[in-house]
Amino acid sequence: MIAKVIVDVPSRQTDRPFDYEVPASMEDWIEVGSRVGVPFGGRVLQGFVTQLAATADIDPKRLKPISELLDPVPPLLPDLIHLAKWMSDKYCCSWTTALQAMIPAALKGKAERLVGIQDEEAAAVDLPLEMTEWIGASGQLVKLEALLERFPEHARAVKAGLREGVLAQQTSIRDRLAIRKVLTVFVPHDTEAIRSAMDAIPARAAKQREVLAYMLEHGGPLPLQMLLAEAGGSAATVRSLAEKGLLELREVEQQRDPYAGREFERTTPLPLTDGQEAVYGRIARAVDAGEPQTMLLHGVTGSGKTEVYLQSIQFCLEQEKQAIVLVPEISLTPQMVERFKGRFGDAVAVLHSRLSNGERYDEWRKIRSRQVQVAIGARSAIFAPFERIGLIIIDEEHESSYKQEESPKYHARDVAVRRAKQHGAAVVLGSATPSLESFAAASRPMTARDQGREPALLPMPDRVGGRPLPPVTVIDMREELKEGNRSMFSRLLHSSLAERLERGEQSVLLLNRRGYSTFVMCRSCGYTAACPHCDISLTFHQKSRVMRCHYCGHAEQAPATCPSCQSEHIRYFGTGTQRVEEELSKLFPGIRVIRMDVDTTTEKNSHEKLLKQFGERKADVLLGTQMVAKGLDFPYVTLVGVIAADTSLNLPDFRAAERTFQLLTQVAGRAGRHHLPGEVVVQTYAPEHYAVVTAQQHDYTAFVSEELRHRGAMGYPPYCRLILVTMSHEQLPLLASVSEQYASGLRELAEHEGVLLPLNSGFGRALEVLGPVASPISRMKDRYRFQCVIKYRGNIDASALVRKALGPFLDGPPQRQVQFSIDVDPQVIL
DNA sequence: AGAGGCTAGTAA
DNA sequence: TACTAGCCTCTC
Repeated sequence: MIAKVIVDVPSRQTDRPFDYEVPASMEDWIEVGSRVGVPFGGRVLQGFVTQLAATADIDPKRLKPISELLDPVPPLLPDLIHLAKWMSDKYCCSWTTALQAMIPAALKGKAERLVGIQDEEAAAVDLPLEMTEWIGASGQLVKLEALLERFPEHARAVKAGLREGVLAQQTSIRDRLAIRKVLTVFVPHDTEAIRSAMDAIPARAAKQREVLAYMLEHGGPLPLQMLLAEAGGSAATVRSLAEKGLLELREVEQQRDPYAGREFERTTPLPLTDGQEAVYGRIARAVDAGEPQTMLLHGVTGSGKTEVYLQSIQFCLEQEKQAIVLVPEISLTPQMVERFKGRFGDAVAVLHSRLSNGERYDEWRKIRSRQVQVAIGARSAIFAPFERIGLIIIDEEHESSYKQEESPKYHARDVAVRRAKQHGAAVVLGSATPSLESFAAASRPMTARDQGREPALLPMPDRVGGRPLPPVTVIDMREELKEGNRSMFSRLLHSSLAERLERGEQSVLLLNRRGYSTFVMCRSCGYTAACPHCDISLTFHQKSRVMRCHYCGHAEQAPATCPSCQSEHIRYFGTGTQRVEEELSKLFPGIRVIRMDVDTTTEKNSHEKLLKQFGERKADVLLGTQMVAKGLDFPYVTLVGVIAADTSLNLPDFRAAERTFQLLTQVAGRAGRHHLPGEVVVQTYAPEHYAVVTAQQHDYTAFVSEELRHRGAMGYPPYCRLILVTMSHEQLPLLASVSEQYASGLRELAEHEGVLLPLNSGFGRALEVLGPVASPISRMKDRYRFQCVIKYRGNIDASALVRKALGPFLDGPPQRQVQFSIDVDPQVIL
């Protein structure tokens, strides 16, 4: 039998399966998805089996056998192997890069080289005595690295020894962590015999009798520590019982459960409103049909989407299928986890970034071993190794965090749709402010082929309990200034805050941080501190008084005088939130503020801690950046203030208006979610902008139709799709010429396909190549950056074209090569 | 990616 | 003439 294996080398030349012989001993164990160690170019590497075949594609004499099978159960399933291939094609990454994204870090094994003494006589002659002693008798193996570290002066002798066969080398893949084992006590099967033996235990060993009685009563296995805690006695008591054969003591794999010991109050399905009921019915029919389909659940904030999710999942489980729930990392809060654990108990695995590698691995194994039927997690949970998925839910589907910024640069929403296709599963995209792409896809008019198809757009326009959406007041800050208010708070926001303080209610203040920066500038000459390696200004950190570059990590002390003009008028502008905080305590002495931004949430769990404090009403104001807008639900919040709504409008990003609308709508949804009515104050310099106006009126439809008009006119998604190709090199002239060649090569290929047409040409298929131009960050880590944007529409495999055009630039001395980075469906192109 | 083999340049 | 620092090439 032949296995085709993708080896763990992320380079273009090795991005294809290699053939290996499956040793007879492994034949019954190797499957598509198995993780194996294979010899590859003089070393052993980890790889995944992508296919099994009867015959090899190469001369069988050149075949090597698989050297080890790394897991008894394949960590990946065939559907994931194929999904990875699809990702590699679509997102222009290597197959192995896509595979790596699917497995927990713990399974990213690395080869370990072990050496031992092969020929003892020769070793005695050729190697220093202390070394042979250190290694030990033949048959013993030591790590090569450790050996070289211990005897650096004898590196040559070791190398020679390996060559001459005095030392033997063996490589093997080592996982990143061990499975935790726990000593566990078992009751042997023949309980009758034990009962009678128990009577024979002498009275002086009362403790033994007690322990044994406890175990008999308990019946099942019990971890040793737990038994001792509950029945008393010592480890010795149990050990002597084990020696008599009355109990068994074995090591058992222990799964860490990050939620162990936490009680989740069981909840039962709540009665659904008519609106919820209709949506639930639609989803249930889709799950039942077992055919892939994607639906967009457009529900206003507070419309009870989560309850619909829960009951849909319940239905899915009743069909003996599994469900995946994706949520943005930031909203994967204890509040959210509680709702799922409360409804489904131990049937839920939770995957989030706060887990340690070990914990994450254990949660993952619960999925793989069918212990759980529901996986909830951030982006990468879309790869949960379920075998029969019935439903995939993507909550807050418009969130940009579903797009991974590093390779593989996948979008979880698109991967979900693809995976659902493989499983015949339903995909539910949920949002109060759907992305324009999803909205356009869901509201696509039905064609003849869709006859009898159910609608893809599921609206839930009403809040549960009929609570109204909070009134939003828009304040024109230009007017405030005209009337002499130079503070960052409008008079209305100021008085509203004062009111909440008086009434003991809470407020949320959002500072739209985009556009605000934390830089160092000289007020005499206009000098700003910039990174010497990147084309970007340095960020100032007040605490350490250090200026740091976000892109390359360069750091330097903030200067006391201007390095350019020696003036002392150099100013440090702290984060926007810091300035607001200072202003707040000036205006309202004694006010309790919790500030949430990158500075205060770097520590582990700090995010949750701060929210918990706020939830316990230990502060009057929660002040923060975008992160305060997401999914929070605090009953005493009755005021939401947005300090500057338009800083994100001015960015030269085609999604600027969409982001602003989403942010304003989401944050407005934070107010008055319970019995106390809420109020929202939005301050802006652009009160007439449609994103602000429509958000004020809670009118998504109006926003979308206006925004669609703009997108259409400018040629942006959803009217086309984008690919961003960024090229970088130290030498500007070389980069300029290569990027120009690349663009024209790509145009040629498109021309050849007959699709190189302007987007507004009216043809079904069209593709434009824009650029190359300098990237918005024109230099990073001492490398200049150019970019091309590819816009296309219709049935074109643009990824394939983009990859094909790379061909001529792949060979040549690697050092001199221009680096290409390809981002398919980029979130930001600026 | 990285080990092994190759070329060419260097110290003896 | 021996040796080694860089640089392709190939990996089932």
